Amino acid sequence: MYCEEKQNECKIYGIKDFSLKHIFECGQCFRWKPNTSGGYSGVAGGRYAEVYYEDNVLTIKGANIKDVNDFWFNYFDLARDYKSIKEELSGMDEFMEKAVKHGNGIRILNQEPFETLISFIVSANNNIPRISGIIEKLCSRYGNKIEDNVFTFPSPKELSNTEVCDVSECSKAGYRCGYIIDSAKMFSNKPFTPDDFKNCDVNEARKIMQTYKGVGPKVADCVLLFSGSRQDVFPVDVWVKRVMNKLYGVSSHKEINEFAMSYFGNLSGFAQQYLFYAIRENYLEI
DNA sequence: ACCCAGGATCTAC
DNA sequence: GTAGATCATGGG
Repeated sequence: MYCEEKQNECKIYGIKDFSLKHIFECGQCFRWKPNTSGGYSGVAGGRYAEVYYEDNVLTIKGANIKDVNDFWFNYFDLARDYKSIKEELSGMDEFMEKAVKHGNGIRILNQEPFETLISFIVSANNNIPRISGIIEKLCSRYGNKIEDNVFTFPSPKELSNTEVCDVSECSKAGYRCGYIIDSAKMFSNKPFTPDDFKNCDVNEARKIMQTYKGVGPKVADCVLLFSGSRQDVFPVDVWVKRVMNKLYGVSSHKEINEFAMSYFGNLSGFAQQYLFYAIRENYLEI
């Protein structure tokens, strides 16, 4: 794998197990949209970019080598060996084999902790199109303009210095607005990084994450997983509950989590994402 | 009018 | 610790 820069774009060669559609449409992020050139456009890490993938080459327009080294390489989780992860999960049973086959280009993004936290607070009891809409409204109201009609995700301070009624009026996030502001203030006072959760017990990590307002068991697992903090978690939403019930006969939230941890182990997070993407696209025929 | 969406919180037992 | 009501909002 090597990177080449020219005219404000970078090409990264030799990337396999990679699909922009799988990555951006498997429900882990909310700010990437298909563009008219066959790629995706979005904002992450305070950077606007257009990305394309073809013949094992990832092209990032709007980035230089430094951006790739400082941010994009880690964001796309390019150091991880997904081939061996997929092989191990595929070998477990026929359902996982199908799910992995369908989402073969999925990568778990290493997203910014604060953005992940707020985004998944918004996600509670909500649907994906509406979550994206609310997040875009928060960005255009409180973030910084970096292109025409393109805004960064607001910083913890920018989202702290707000009023519930203003957040509600601009974003239509409803009863979640109080949670958003409260968690923004808490993060602003004491931010977390993925490293903070690397070496503790997984249930301790979950417990700490749930001290944020609006963060329960499911959102906690999402924030840990999608911010690159932990991979041995298993977010259980209505879709995952459905698929786990059908495939493995486990029903309660606790039962599902215990089964997932013992069955998928350290690959729980990856397994969950393959399953979620497959069931969402009605690929498992259940 | 009713149900649902990548659920969490609060209350009551 | 666990079941039930409640929480805005918009689409089907």
